[in-house]
Amino acid sequence: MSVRLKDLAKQTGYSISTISRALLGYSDVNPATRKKILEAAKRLDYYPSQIAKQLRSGRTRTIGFLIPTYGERFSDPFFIELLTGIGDMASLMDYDILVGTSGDGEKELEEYRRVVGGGRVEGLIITRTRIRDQRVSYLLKTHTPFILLGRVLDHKNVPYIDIDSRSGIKILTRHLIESGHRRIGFITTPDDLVFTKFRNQGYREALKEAGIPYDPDIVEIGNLTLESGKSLGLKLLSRKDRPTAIVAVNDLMALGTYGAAQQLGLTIGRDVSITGYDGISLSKNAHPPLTTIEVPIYEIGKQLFEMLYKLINHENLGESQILLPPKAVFRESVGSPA
Amino acid sequence: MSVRLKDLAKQTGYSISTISRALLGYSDVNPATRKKILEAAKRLDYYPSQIAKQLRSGRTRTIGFLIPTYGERFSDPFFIELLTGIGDMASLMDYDILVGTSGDGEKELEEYRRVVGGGRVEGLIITRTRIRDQRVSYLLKTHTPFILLGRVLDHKNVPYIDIDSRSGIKILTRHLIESGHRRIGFITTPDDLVFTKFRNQGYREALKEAGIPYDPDIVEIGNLTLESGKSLGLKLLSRKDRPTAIVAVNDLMALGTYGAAQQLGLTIGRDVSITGYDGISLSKNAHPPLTTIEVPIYEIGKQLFEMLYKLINHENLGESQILLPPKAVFRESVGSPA
DNA sequence: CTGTTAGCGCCTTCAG
DNA sequence: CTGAAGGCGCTAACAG
Repeated sequence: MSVRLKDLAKQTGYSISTISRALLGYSDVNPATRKKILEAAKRLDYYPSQIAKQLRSGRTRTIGFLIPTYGERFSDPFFIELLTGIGDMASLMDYDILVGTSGDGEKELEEYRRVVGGGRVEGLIITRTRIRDQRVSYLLKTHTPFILLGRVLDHKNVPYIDIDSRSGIKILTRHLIESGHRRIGFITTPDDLVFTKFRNQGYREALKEAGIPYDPDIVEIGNLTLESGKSLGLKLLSRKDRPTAIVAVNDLMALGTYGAAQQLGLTIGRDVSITGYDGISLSKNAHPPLTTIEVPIYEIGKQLFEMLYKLINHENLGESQILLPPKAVFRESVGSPA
Repeated sequence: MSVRLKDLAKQTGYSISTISRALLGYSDVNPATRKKILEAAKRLDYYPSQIAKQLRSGRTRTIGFLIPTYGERFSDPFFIELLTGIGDMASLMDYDILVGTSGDGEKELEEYRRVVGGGRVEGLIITRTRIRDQRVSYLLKTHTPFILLGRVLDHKNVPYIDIDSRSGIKILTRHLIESGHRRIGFITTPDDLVFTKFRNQGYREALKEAGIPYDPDIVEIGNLTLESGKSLGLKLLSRKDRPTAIVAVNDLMALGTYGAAQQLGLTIGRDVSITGYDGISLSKNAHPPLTTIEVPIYEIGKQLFEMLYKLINHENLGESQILLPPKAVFRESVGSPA
C-alpha cells in the first residue's frame, strides 16, 4: 500500500541500499544520485516504516503511560495537563507515547506485561503509586526504565518526582489553625494510595503541634471525585458538632464540599473554611477562590519525560529523586470562624 | 535482553517454528511437546515481540489520537474522559493508542505524516475539526481510516459522530427567551472551528424566531478556557446595557462567567442567567448548578473507537455519520430577569 | 508431527 | 561510489 524503499529502487534504478544511504545523508553517495533519490522520495511521498526501523534498531522511541482506572473512573483535569506536558517534551525529543487504560489487580499487570514484555516501549511513567505497588515490582524485575509521579515506600532508589504533600497539607492545616479554627474536618482517600499516607501525616502533625486532638469522627474517605467531596462534605457539615473548617486532599473534592456548603446555606470562608490540593485552574476561579497547593503539573510532566529520557539513554540523571516543596496559595475560602 | 523464540528453542530443543506453532495453539503439535513449550515460555516469562509481529503481519493494532494544542493549551476535563472511553474500548479489542500532541500549521501535518506515513497506526480519531481541515485532506489522500468527533464542511461522506449543537444552543437560547430574556449575550469561539459555526447558527436562529435583533456588541470570542470565560464575562456584564443572560458555547467558559458575575456581585439565576455546553461534572456541582447540554463523552469515545475498528477491519459500519440529538438539562443558573 | 525456508522493511557491514 | 547479503523476531508455506 504505502511506498517502500523497494519502490524507490524500482523508480530510480538504484539499489535499496544506495537509496537508504542517500536518504540517511551518508557521505559516500554521489550528489547527483542523491538528488535524484531525494526527488523521487518526495514525489512518491516516501516515509520510512517505523516498524521496520524499530525491529532493526531494537528501539521503539516510545514510552508508555497507562491511565489508572483503578477504583473509580475520574475525569481529573490533572491528567490531561500531565499528559500534555509529557507529550510536548516527548515530541521535542522525537518520542511517541503509548497510552492505555489499566484496570486493577491481575488485569492491570497483564496490561503492563503486554506492553513491556512485548517490547513496545522503552520506558514508562507511573502515576498514582500505591502501597506495595505491583507495577513497580514488575518493572524492577524486568529492568524496565520508569519514573514515578509520587513515591513508593517499599523500594529505595527508584527515581521519582513528588511534591512534599505532607508539608503541603500541614501548611494548609496550620493556616486554618492560625485563622482560629480548632475543629477541622478532613476528607482523604483510601490508604492504599501512597500520597494518602503523607497527607494524613501532614494533617495529624499540624493538629498535634497545636495541641488539638485527632478526632476520627470528622475524617472521611472519598475517591477524589467532585461527587464524593460533595457527599462527604454534606455528611461532615450536617453534624450537630460540625467542623468550622475542612481540609480536602485534592481540589475536586474541595470543590465538591463547596457544593455541600452551599446546599446547606453556609457561606464559604465565613461559616466554613475549605482547602484543597492541586491548584487546578478551577480552584482559582471558584467562588470564593480556593486556598490550595499549586502543583505545576504541566511542568512536572515535561520533567518526568526528561528524566525518563535520560534513564533510557543512559545519560546522567543527576538527582533522581526530586521532592518539590509545596507552593501554597492562600485565598478567600479560608476565614476566621464565627 | 528479553526472551525470544530462539531462546525457547535453545531451552527446549525444538525448532523456532514448532515453538511458534505451539504457542499460537496450532493443532499440529504433539500435546506433550506443547506442554513442555508452554512451560518453558512461562518459566522464562516469554512475551512475543510486538514489533516483529507488526512487521510480519503488516498490522499494528494501534490507533492514533493527537491532542490538538492548536491555539491555547487547555486542561479540558473533556479530553481525558474521551480518551478513557476510547482507551477502554480499545483495550477490549486489543488495540493500543498512540497519543501525541500536535502543534499547528505545517508542524501539525508533519506529526501526522510521521505517524501515518511511518505506518505506526491503522487509523485515527480526530477532534476539534476545523474549516478546511488539512488533517482530513491528508488522511483522505493517503486512504487512512479515521473517524471525526465533529463534522467538516468541505467533504461529504467522511464518517463522524457529532452532537447537533446548532439545535443544542438553540434550545438553550430559546429557554432563556421563554424565561423572559430579550438581551442575551453570547460567548463563542474563533470561527475556524467547525462547531462554532453550528453553535452560532443556533444562537441566531433562536433570536430570529423570537424577533430579537442580533447585536454583535454582546457577542464575544473566547478560547474555551475558564479564564477567557471570566474575562469576557466581565466585559459583557460591565456594560451599562448589560445582558440579562449569557450563552456560552462550553461549560468551562460558562463557569468562567460565574466568576465574573460573582466578582461583580451579581447573583446567578437572578441578576444574570447563564448556560453552558458539554455537561462536565463540574456543571452539575457548580453553584448554582449550570443549565447545559449534556454530552456523554465517555460513551462517545467508546463508540468512536468501535466505528474506527469497523472501518479498519472492513466491517459494515452501518450508519457512518451519527448526529446525536442534544440532551438539555435545565438547572438553576437560569431564572427570569428582574 | 516437526524442521527448513522465505520474507515483512530497514540498516549496515563487506566486496567490488 | 554502488550493490549484494545478512539479520532484527516472527509466521506461514512447504517438505519430509
